[in-house]
Amino acid sequence: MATRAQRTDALSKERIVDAAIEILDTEGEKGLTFRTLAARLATGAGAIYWHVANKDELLAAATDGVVTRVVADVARGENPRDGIRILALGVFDAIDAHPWVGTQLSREPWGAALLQIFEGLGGRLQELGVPRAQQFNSASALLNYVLGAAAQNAANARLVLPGATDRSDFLGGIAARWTELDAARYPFLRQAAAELPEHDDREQFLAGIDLILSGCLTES
Amino acid sequence: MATRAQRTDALSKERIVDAAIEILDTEGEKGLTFRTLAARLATGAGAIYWHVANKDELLAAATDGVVTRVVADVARGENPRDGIRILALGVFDAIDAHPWVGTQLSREPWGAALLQIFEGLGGRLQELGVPRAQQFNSASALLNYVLGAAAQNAANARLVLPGATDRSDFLGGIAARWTELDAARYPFLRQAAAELPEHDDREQFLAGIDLILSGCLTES
DNA sequence: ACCTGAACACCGTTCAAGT
DNA sequence: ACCTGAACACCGTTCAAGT
Repeated sequence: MATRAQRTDALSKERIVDAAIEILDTEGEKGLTFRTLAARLATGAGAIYWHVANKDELLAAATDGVVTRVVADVARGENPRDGIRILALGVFDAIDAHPWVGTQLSREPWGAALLQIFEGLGGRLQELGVPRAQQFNSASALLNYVLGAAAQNAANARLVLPGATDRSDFLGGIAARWTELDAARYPFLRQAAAELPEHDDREQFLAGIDLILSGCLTES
Repeated sequence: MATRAQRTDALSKERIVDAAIEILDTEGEKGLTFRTLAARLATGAGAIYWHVANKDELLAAATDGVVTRVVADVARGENPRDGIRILALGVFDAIDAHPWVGTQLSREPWGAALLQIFEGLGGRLQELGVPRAQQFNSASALLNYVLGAAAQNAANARLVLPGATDRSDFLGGIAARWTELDAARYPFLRQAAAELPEHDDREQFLAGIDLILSGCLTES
């Protein structure tokens, strides 16, 4: 009764999303076009609309694809504190590898990708013994921090790559600009400039996670 | 020698940026076009390029305009803790009023707007007595949290307005979706759904600020 | 120096027409 | 049911030409 398997290269939402992810990773956000996507899939631009409603849905699906893999990779057996650190760092690294994910996560507020992260953080806060009345606020604080840091890091990645200059050159350049700022108006930034070149983004990100966690466990 | 004052309606970067802010506020991000902007300024699209390099610069200037006003409004006399809360809430409210600012702040990583906020947070952390070695990490954590929450809130604002439905309906709808999630995979979200309808975004935002502050002052 | 507006090289999306 | 590809209504940006 059932027909034989479709041609292996038949169009499907999955194939479309995978191709979109590839283009986003290699060509950046501006490189993804219904025309470039159709060309890579050897089809017409209009065909894509049979499987995907519009570009927003396509981007959301691509984001969900990446995030789902990250969340699934986090081992369940960890103690909750390490679980949170591993999950957060996983999201951070995924966005470093796919900067467009950071932008996208800040755009679709209650999408599936975000819910998975939120659940992962909140569930572990429960296990950590955060009082029930503060679990929602604590999980939101963690999530917002992760998203903010991720988006910021994605923007940085976009800035570093085009110039192709070295990463330390890049930080050094920013530090130099901070040092030139008006000393009366920007005393803190001028001090921070000294620490900027030798700072490590991942380390600083994790320090922030620990800082928020200690806040979660301290609040009266 | 000097010619008399220009025609009052002569083009200038300032007039262009102000008009852009108006369009962004009333028509949203998609409403801002070099053509709509030129029409409002009663000029040709190309004329704008004499004063502004491209659309990115225009958006950055509009963002700086809004943020500068917020930062300037924060009273200097406050004790540092209140200063941080007022500054953070000022940014939060500004983004609620101008959702496009939230998107933009996550896009331009070391722009003038961000530096002003960073300085305001970091300087007050110093006054609060956060040890020097942790000031940079603490200020970054606060900034990332503010940016993440702001972008999230902006995305929410975009979702609520189009439908024109009530805000509590909106939250209720999301809570309803969370309740339908698989209980085994999303236990935390299902519990949080109960708290969602009566939660207050600004309150939750401030709770996060306090939580991070208490982390800043606790860290060993 | 500053402005005009047509032109260029694109977009996302639609839709009649095919198979 | 699924795909094609031309067409529509836009974009950002450039640039010869004007004043």
